[in-house]
Amino acid sequence: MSETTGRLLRLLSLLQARPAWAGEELAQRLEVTDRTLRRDITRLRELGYPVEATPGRYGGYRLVAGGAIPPLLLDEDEAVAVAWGLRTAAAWALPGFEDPAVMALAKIEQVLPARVQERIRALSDATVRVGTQFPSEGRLDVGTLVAVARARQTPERLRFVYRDGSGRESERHVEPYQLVHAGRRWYLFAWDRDREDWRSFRVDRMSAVQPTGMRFQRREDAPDAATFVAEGLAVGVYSYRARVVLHCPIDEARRLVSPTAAVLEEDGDRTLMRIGADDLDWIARYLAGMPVRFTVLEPSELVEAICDLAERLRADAAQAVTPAEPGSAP
Amino acid sequence: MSETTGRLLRLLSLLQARPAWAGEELAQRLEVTDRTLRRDITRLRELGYPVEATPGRYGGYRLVAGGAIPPLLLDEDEAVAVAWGLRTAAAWALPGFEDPAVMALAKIEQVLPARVQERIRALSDATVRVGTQFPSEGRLDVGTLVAVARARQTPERLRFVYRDGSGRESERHVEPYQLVHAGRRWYLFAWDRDREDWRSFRVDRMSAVQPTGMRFQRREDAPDAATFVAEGLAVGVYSYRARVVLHCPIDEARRLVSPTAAVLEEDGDRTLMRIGADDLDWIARYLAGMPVRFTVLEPSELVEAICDLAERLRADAAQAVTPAEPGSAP
DNA sequence: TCAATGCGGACCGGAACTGTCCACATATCG
DNA sequence: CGATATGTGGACAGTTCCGGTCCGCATTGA
Repeated sequence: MSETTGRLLRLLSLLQARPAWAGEELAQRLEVTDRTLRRDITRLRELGYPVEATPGRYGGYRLVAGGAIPPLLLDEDEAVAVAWGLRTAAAWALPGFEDPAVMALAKIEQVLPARVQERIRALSDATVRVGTQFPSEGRLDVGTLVAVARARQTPERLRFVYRDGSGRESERHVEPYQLVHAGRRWYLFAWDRDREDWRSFRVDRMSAVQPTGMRFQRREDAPDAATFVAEGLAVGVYSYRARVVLHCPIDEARRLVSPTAAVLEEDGDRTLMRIGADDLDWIARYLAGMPVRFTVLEPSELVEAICDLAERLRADAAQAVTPAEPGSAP
Repeated sequence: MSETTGRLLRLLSLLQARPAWAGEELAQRLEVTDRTLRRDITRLRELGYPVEATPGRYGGYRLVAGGAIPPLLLDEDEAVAVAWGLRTAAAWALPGFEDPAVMALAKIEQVLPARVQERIRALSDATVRVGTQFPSEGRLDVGTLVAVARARQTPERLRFVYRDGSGRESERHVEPYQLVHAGRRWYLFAWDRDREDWRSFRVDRMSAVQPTGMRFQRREDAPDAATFVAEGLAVGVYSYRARVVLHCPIDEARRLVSPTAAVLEEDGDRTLMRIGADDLDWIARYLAGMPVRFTVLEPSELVEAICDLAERLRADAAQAVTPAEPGSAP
């Protein structure tokens, strides 16, 4: 049953696995005659997936760009690579693509076998954090983010434990309305069932997230999520906000600085960078890691943090085994 | 024609877009009766995609993990996010997943409209390099990597311009056999048609890559690619190799250091790190960016590089506008 | 207990699919 | 130029499948 659909998917999979195929080879793989293969090709085209054919010697079929985006048929390892990449994208919160990344991640993680999900989690725990270089304080659990995104899409009520600014934990039961990404962090805008009011939650402070399976009707009178969250944030997202002039043109700065890490502005042939963090030492290390000279405008504490870092580096360097000969580490 | 196949794909797409659906809603969206919907669900199950159904109030269908990985149906933005993530994964060369990442990237970039590819290229130019923090010398063009991967898969002859170690450029015409990832770099192992011999090429030194469209028969007597490349590398992949003791347990080090950037070994409650680069200053900056103390074992030039960096930081800090008041940058 | 929800058998008419046969168009190679 | 390899698509016939309709059953939650 459903022979042809399965075959079309297999055909699509073959066309994706290799850029070009001879018709006869495809027909053999699919165990149909060449005539049927041609009909299948036509069907794919009718579905909006452009297959280009070239006649003559070295001719054949290839799936090309242009029409609808065809279903991606991935094997397990490829799926792991995709999921890992998306986790990175979501954690970096690639500007303009926060949402698609999380959506795509929800799609793919929903269907991957549990043991594969384990592998992904292990991998991304090991690597994502390095890439982002966020201060360790606000580590985002991408699994939580995906769980929240899915609940909001069903839509389905959610239970979780929330740790507020002062470290107190409370259990919450909410109806999720919207995920908002602001200032390098993710927020959930939701209706709190117990408090009977709208609330926003920092996703990195949520834990033990449990979808309840209970669907709900979205309220008509929901305020605008972005506005609501923005108001809550108005006062200080970060403990420190720094302004630094980088001694390089803005183009070079763009290549060095992740758009999610800081805001850049042109300043003649130099670049003004605004960066926020809860930890001045983190900013100092960030600056030290860049291959450009700079000038701190504010805050003055940052100057101290940089001096401290320089001192620390000098001390570490001084400690080096001077003969520089191997034969140490046991 | 092919009514049912298209409908099955749409159904799959719906099931991916939202975790749970009521049968009636699905039937309405697909414009069929509920009986036909049930038949479609059965068809999906027969194709190996497990759809779970729960009866009763709040029941419905959901696509679950377990069977084959279903075709991923992405919209354009999601595809961009996926492609961006994969580029990151390929450039980082996530250990064990270098190949799947490049394969998946080839699959998806093959079918994305040109303007979307432009967006991806712009995005990843801006961000990937930051994440990797590679020395600027060896910047890998992921587009080149994908082009090579596809040619090797067809398999199809390839023309490109190669810049060798001494900077000389030459045009090459090769039959690509294998991509090998070693020491943070990608190599192409191929048969050089003009020189009539096996060669390996560093992908970051290839440019103007052009698939010729001419397919070829793989030779039987091809040597093992990994071995061949490894031999070529035996002498110095990097100009400098450093050994540094990090003053933290290996677990913490693992979270701080990308597995592709350096090799870590336990050393009591500390960690021995081996790291290679063509630029000592890059290593110095890498160390400065980490929130741990360290001791350099070798080379002694690295100690100097760190002192230089510390001096530079101090100088930059000293240059700061001392009153630390805004109102500068025009 | 009732309502909402999913399940699947039976039937039937119409539509779709496949293989076969065939004439044709378009490249590449010698 | 001709031979060969490759893709194109019409026509036909037999078979299969598909979708709608109707119906009774099973499971879940309020």
